[in-house]
Amino acid sequence: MGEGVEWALHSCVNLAWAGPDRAVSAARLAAWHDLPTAYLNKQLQALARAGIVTSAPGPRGGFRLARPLADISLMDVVAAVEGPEEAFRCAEIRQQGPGGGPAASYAAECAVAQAMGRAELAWRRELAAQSLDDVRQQAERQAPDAPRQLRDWLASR
Amino acid sequence: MGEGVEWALHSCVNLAWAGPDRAVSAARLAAWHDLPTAYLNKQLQALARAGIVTSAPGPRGGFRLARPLADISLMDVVAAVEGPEEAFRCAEIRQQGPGGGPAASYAAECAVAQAMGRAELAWRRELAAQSLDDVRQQAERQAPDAPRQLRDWLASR
DNA sequence: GAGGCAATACTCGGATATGGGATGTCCGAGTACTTTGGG
DNA sequence: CCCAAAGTACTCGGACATCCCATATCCGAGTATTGCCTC
Repeated sequence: MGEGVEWALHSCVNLAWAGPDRAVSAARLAAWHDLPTAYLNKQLQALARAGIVTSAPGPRGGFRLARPLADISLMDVVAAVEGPEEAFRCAEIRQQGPGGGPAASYAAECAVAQAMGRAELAWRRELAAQSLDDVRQQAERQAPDAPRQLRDWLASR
Repeated sequence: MGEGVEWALHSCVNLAWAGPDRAVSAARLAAWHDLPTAYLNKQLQALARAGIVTSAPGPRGGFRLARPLADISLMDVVAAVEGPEEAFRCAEIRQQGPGGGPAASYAAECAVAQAMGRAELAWRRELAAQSLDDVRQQAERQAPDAPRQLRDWLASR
């Protein structure tokens, strides 16, 4: 799993802490955690294409959340950054070689793919069940000053 | 996720179909599904290191299951082939940059990592709950002749 | 004919290349602010 | 003093390099079989 997912999740929470009235540029978000600016911008563009954040060019421009954190699930972010394709992709090797004659009917999904799919479904369900607001609340419980620190730092630049 | 997982899972079921008395070489297993022999051998070696299969060199050598299919979970195979490390690895970016002063205590796990870890735990639980014997039964339900076809093909070579 | 021995063929196991995608970087198009000149 | 217009600085967005790991391959060490030679 790419590390862009971690960056995107943290950035979304940071955007929520920055507030809905203030747009934050990719450069600011990257500097906050010492990340490569242009590459984080790439991930943010993916979030923008998915409708999770909105973007604005020019001075006072940047990114801001397109909707409340409570309406954004972890699944939304992961799908936006990593792509919609499943992690386990069945290549239907059962149909190849001597084992897979044309006589057999492959209407049913491969048993291996079924089993792996069940596991991946459980993963996706758990991701979809958790909103970014849950993450934000937990983070604030651990570091209550984090939101203000970020806002102060943004205001001082 | 690497495609070696799919190959390993199918190969384990094939080994069960071949029977416990007969060792099957990596070349035979690969030819059965038109896979690159040497690379499949690599995955089988990983299974051997994990104690899922046993290996024997020389003529009449090859691989065979180290224990019944019912005692092998999907999780065992995935961990053996893909490695034990988690798919989502937290880089602790919250500690980097201006956002992460030394004043903050990082005893608690990052909220993002916690949330992603819950999802990955659900995935692992589902994988651990399914045994390879379940997969075999489902596969035989779809293609009852598959075991005999494989045994006949192995005997004819 | 029986037994031992050498030759052989086959296997795993690890060391060695290669290609594609994730990672990282750079520049152009566009926008809002600022400044400056004129009315 | 007010307004307009040009200049400027800042932003996103996509095109362009680079690096690492999954993929793929090859060769050596070891073993059971097989055939042969000797007794």
